[in-house]
Amino acid sequence: MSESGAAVRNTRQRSAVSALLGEMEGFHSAQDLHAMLRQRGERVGLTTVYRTLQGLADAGEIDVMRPPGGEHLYRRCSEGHHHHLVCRACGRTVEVAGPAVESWADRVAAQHGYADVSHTLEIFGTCPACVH
Amino acid sequence: MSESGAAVRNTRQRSAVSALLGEMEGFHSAQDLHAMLRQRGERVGLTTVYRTLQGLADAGEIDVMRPPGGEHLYRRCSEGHHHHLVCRACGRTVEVAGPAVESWADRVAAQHGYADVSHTLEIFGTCPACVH
DNA sequence: TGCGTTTTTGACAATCATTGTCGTTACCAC
DNA sequence: GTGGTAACGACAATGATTGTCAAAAACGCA
Repeated sequence: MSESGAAVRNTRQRSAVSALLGEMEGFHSAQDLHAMLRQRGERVGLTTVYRTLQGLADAGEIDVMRPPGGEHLYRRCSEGHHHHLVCRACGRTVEVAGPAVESWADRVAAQHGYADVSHTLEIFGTCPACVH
Repeated sequence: MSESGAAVRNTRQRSAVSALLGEMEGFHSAQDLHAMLRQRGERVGLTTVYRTLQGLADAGEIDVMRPPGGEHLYRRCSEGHHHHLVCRACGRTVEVAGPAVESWADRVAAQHGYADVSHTLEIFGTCPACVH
């Protein structure tokens, strides 16, 4: 652990995935991203895409969402802690910040003696364009 | 839709699963529950356990949690909307209600024009007994 | 700049929870 | 009791994710 020599090397594949995420909007699955990279002519293995995404997620550079469909979805997000308001129909996503929620979660956890608290929160709804 | 003839039959297996959930504390996976039922001598198929749990979850009689491990966990919960504070180490769970969070989520969604809003929220931490 | 070390890559196989299939069984209404 | 129909369950199939390990690439250092 710690930074003994945790060399995160800067490879072509990692750049490609990162760049793609920078251009994309909304959430996409690892397999989606892999398919897009291949369409662009980038030669990247699916395994590598998975691992790169995991790495980016660990580093906090992207967000992971686990919708009730089984597929992990990834997205380049603004920094800092926030949550997502996602349209069930079209997938349109709005980032929302909820300082009140953060503190509430921390407070509740503390009341029960829980330490090292984290939480996950997703809001689902039907966006204005999809209501009809 | 509606109650044209939605016969939810009362079978031995359904009762067994429901009864087991009534006695258990904390969350358990479908495979866990299936194993317990077999240990008791109840003869229930794994497929049936999955389907029964899905049915109970749809009916709102149990709660489903999807922890970042891939396995769905089920639990008989008190009625009404609430969330869970789960220990990462031992799995001990506390039910928490957060009316403020509910209304916050609804309000945020409404501000963005989203309708038919729902949300998921889980809080993870290390419980007092596992801190050491 | 060149070299060695070490991470990363990637094709493929393995894993494993969950879902589909479909003949059989058992519930429920009459 | 009987018939129709939903539920069961053994097994196969699915499919996303992870493991494997030899080969390739990147970085540090001389």
